[in-house]
Amino acid sequence: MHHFRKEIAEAVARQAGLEPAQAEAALMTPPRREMGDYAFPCFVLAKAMKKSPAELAKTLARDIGSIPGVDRVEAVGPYVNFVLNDARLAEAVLREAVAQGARYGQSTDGAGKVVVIDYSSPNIAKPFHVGHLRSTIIGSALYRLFGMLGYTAVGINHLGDWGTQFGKQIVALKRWGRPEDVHDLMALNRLYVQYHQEEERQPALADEARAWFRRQEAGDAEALELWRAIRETSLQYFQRIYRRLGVQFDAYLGESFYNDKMGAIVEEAAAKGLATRSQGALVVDLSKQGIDPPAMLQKADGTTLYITRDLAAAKHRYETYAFHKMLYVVGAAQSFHFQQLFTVLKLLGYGWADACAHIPFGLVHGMSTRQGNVIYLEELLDEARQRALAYMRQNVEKRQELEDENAVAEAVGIGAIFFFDLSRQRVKDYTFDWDRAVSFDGDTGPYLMNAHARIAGIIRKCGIEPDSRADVSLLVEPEARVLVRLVGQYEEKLREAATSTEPSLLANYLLDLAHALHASYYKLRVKEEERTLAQARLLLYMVVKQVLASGLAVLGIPALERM
RNA sequence: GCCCCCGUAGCUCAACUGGAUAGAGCAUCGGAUUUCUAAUCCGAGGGUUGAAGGUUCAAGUCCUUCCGGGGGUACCA
Repeated sequence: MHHFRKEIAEAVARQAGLEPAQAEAALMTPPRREMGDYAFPCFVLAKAMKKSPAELAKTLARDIGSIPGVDRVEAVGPYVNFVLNDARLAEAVLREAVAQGARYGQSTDGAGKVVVIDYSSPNIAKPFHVGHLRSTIIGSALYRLFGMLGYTAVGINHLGDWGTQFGKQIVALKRWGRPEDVHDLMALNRLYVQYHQEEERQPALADEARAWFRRQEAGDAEALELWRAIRETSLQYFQRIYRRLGVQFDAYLGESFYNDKMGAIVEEAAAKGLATRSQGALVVDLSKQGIDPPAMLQKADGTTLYITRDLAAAKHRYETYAFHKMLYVVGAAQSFHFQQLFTVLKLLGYGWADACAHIPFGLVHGMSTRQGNVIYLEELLDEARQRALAYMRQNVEKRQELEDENAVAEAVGIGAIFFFDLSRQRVKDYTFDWDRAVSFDGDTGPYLMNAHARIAGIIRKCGIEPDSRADVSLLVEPEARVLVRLVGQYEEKLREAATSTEPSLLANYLLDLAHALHASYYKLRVKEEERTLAQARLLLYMVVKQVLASGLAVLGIPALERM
């Protein structure tokens, strides 16, 4: 696909006296299929040449000559439209997809470059709730997406395992808990919630909590022992969740890991004349950079903050990975924190500060139940699986074909939840809604999974064996032409999704592909069709299945053979 | 107060990063299954893109102001 675009761009450039890159950048896709595959708008060029765009389009179309793989070049108003030759296109796209197999869509844009992605990063001692899911889902999708572009992706789980919240947790445990509660995450969470309720009535508890955290940072044995136990309980719980979600990390490097590295960064800031005392705290004034309040490195009691640990972490990561990019997949609520973080890094003189980026995402509203409790991720997954199972019971014949209906229901549930989150733009807030998040009809994860499973059904039951030498020039119906073009766009879609760090672009592309597949399904049959035509269609379907499987894998959604 | 994000069909969202007649799903209504999975498909209705200015050959997209919603704003993360 890219090859044809390049040919057209070069021809346009030659005829119009432009650089090929300029011409290629200007090439667009016409709004409707009938208009062709590519269009060149003549406005800019016409202005420079003091001619009317329509007139220029006409002469351009007339004089451009023949372009390999292009059937027709025609001027329509101020646009020059290019129509590709179906047979040549199908030949090029399908042969490449077949030859590359599961690697189809991968590129080498990022060869030799490391991209560090910080995602999920939950706070210890708090159960995973629906709000934590976004960073995990979006971050892991970006992780796999950059992998497809040839980057060496490094996924880091920056656990929130250090900080004042541990003081609070310890106070709650000491005052209202039983000793064995340190091993029970739900008990720990109840205590944590109770702490916040009590703190409203007794503000002095906050001082007590800060005192515990101070002891912890000072290396007090009891504080550290409790901290270790709480951390272990949480970690086991998180790992169970990640296994269920199919999410992986290259490193679990929590905030505590930087405990012995923060002194150095604080001293460095002082040595470079950045850190000053203010109201007892150690801060970096950023007012010259238009940022107020200042970044606080140390509280008045000498303990560290979130940003201190993030500074130490950023430096350590650069020293370890020499990254080309570092992405923080963290909620939009923390934009200000990252603004401060990146500015301080720059003031410290680190050129790689510009390689760091906050990848924000919108809030999830309404994830509380009526009782005011948050919805835990496991509840959500269980509910999704149950609903999927209920749905499956409606179709008895299909259900009988399944080996393990619980496994299918689990996969469908996860697919629904992941897609629900990934199909919308990152920055938009959304309101959590059971019926929408766990829906199986229309533009949903299961819709994509269904397209994949249907093709699997065709391959199983069509009665012929696939043949990679099939005559794909027989794929002349509008439905087939749409599918071929979509398959040809896969690599470019991956690139767009990665460079704009926006998995929803891939999600929506896969929807287009699944729509096109479903629309073809009733029209382009394989079984009991004439042999050569059946072979061509089967090959097309296999390639579509391959792209669906690949794209779904990037999004973290299982692709099933039967569902 | 100041700063950031969002505002598109009744609802949830798209729109190739400034291009041709703003598209999907849900919901509503009408149709399709002797035929490879109906978790599907085909069709219908539904819009002053929050408002007003501005830039441009061209604005849902960029700029300004206002309105509405959300978030942030020194010892939490």
